[in-house]
Amino acid sequence: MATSTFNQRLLAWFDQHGRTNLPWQSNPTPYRVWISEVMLQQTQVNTVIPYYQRFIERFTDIATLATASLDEVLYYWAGLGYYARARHLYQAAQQVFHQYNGELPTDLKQLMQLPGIGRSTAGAILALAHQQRHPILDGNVKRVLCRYYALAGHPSEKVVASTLWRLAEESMPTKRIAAYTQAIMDLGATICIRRHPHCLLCPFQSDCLAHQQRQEDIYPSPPLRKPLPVKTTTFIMLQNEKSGEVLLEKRPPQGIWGGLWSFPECALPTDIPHWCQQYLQLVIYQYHPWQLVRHTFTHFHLDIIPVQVSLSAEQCKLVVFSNGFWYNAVQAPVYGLAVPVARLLTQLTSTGELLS
DNA sequence: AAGTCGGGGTC
DNA sequence: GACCCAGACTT
Repeated sequence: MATSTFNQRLLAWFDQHGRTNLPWQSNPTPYRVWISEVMLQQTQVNTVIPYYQRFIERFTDIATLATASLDEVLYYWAGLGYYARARHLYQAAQQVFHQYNGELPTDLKQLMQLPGIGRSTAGAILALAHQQRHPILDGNVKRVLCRYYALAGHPSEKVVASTLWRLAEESMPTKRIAAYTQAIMDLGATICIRRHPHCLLCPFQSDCLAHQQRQEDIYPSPPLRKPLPVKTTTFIMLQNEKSGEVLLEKRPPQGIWGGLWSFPECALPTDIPHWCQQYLQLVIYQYHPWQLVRHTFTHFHLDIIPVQVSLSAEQCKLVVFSNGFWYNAVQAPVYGLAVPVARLLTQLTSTGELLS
């Protein structure tokens, strides 16, 4: 079917059934669209909404974000995952603040130079905030196009990806770009959903190739997946038995939970006495392993053995630990904590859980 | 082209 | 449990 009919039919559907209450849809400034697009990378709308509202309230504009601390930005991001997004966002804000006078570029290539902004996110910012005619290619658009054209192969394959970008370009209307951009995402999010799509409500039900074949569920093709490897670690939960404070250390910027605060780690619980001797110059006689916690990432399982070590106030005074601080549950600082760390801290500092 | 980077929703 | 989600970046 002609692309003009494709996008007109989609826009007509959008006017009747599109979403209009998402927080970033009101007052869609480039900054607000940018924050929402980055938060929405690999993250579902309902998860993002409360984070977006807190973030925008605290960091109202680029200048506010650029002049805050990375620790505070990570604090507002903690729990959302993919923390490189927050670091990139922060770097980009500073770059825009200093190089572009606090205004996001309105040129696609300049936008894509900024850390954390790829082609799709750049296109979304320009289309949604500036009515510029650029395609996006997120998971929703990929799904809609793969089904509409019965496009086989996984979107990560180079041929499939380039075909999808071409189709995304050809599908765009010449007017109402912002509405169209939102419309194709809304269709993917509410009708053309991953499993059991609502084809009877779809504006394309008469010409979608996948639907004609009754094979909506096989598009897009899933990638080949290997079983996830299992890694293990031991969280050393050093606690001041008098004040309840717990020693945390900052994680390196690269790697898992980059820039967040976590417990010191060692390989096995039995390593703890030696670890305490080596790094804290403390002699430890006993420690208390908790039940194993499995935390699953995209590419591996992490089996965590949390081990509680109670220290006297006198011992704590002797501890010299660079890149660390004593976490106090009552006066918790504005630093980002990895989710399992936050959970364990809650257990550790709530009454009645001193030994378990 | 493959691997790295989270946490939660959903079935 | 397994799979996926408004992807980008590194190797």
